[in-house]
Amino acid sequence: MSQHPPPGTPGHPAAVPALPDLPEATVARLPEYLRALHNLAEAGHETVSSEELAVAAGVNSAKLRKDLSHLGSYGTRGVGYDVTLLVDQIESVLGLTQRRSVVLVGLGNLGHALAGYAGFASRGFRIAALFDVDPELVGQRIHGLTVRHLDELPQVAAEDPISVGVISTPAEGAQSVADQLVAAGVTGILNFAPCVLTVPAGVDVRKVDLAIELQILSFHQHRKSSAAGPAGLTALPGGLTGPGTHHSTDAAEAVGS
Amino acid sequence: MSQHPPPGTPGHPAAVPALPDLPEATVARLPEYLRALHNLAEAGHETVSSEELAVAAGVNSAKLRKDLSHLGSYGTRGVGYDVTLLVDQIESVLGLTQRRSVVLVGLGNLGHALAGYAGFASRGFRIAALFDVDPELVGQRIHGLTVRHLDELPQVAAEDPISVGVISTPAEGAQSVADQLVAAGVTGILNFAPCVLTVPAGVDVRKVDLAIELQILSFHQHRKSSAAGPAGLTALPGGLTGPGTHHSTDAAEAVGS
DNA sequence: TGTTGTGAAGAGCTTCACAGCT
DNA sequence: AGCTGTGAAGCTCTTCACAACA
Repeated sequence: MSQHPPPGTPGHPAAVPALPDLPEATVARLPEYLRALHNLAEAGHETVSSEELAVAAGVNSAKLRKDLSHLGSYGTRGVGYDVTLLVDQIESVLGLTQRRSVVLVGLGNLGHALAGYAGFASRGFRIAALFDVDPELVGQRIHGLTVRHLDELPQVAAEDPISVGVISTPAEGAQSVADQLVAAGVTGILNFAPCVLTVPAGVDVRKVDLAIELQILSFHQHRKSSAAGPAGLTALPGGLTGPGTHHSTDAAEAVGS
Repeated sequence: MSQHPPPGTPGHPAAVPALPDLPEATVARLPEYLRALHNLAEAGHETVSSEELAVAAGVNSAKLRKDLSHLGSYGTRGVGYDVTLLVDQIESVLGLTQRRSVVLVGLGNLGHALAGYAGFASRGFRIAALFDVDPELVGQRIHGLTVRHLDELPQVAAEDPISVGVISTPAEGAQSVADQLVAAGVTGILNFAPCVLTVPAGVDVRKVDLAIELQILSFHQHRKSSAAGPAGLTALPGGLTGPGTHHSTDAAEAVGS
């Protein structure tokens, strides 16, 4: 894999430091591995096999091994992976070794909750500022930070480069906020507003949408109830311990954690 | 997902009512189309072409047409799609024509915000109950609903079948909550807790994790800054309101080099 | 003419199964 | 023996390009 599809561009000077050009699907799973590894480290494990780590991260072991092989792999055959070494490696690839500044725009219901979310501050991220445009909110202190007016965004960005902008405004204002973030030099956006954002190439947008998730679940519910039909509903198979359980939705192993 | 439970079975008797067996990727996009269609309907459009709708939903038109073709397709060549007809069709496929009950477990920071999220109540979903185990929270009224103790879940589920359970507890409690939801007959779970859930086959779990999204964005930031290297940062192309900009993630595009 | 619906090609991801190392 | 790393096969999703049609 990773057969460099030689595009038109001239060859790199080689001697690449560590930019393995990971598949997007792999990138999306690394954070999950990282969390599992941290849990294992806390529990005192020094090494872990691909099978154990795969279970802890909720994937199958072949996939996990292939994912890790993409980043140069630090496993030992017959033994497994060194937990702390792997943690360092993944953190380095994800760019978590440097502290990244996050700004949050929109402090309604959801934004307020996000501002206080612990997982935010942990793992290399730091909330640099909170913004809103509502005069009622500007000036308020939320979880130790004062809400500033969005107009101050350029100054804040100038002082301290912003790595990621989180948008938790209503849908109507979201595109405008995105434009302002981009203008301030932000190239990573996490959008909680229920709308599509248009941004220039080079800017990354990821989206989290509660309503969409619910509707996807609704589809599966609907299908289950329609499809079940006559065959006595299969209820819940008591012990379908088989490791080969075709993840009907998700595996079903009784791992005691 | 439970594609074909009996793999070796002979051909179906056909005569399927309306279970087109959609690709998962398509299902995940239907809610986005639905939202765009609602906006178009409000704006007075009666028909829409695949190109227009694709732009509004942030996908390309070929993908959109293929997606819609999977559900039997209700377009007219040379004209486009009838907006209201398509809305009805998608809502029917997603199972949104019947009202679905949602329960929310865990009313900390995030759960509190979710309870008040408007998009929740809209579009066929109804919050049937709020649960927690913290004595400080049980009994409180939040956004018009009283928080009940999680022990009451079985009763509530008996009265009114629960379609989806939303978990917004800390990671430690999440698996136990999931087990209780499953025991109460819930077969769709939306998990906001940062952990892997193990559930029996037949139960659908979807996950939303802020920290993971941030880490994925971090990776792309890291890559951009490493890869960019010397070339004076290309700053931002002036007009960002341009309609052209497709979705992000892909930087290196018009790099004149 | 304008736009949908779709076969076919292409790209990406997952799974298998085993060679190779400890 | 045990476990990782990986070529190859298989599957899913995306994109292309055009025939079919109003």
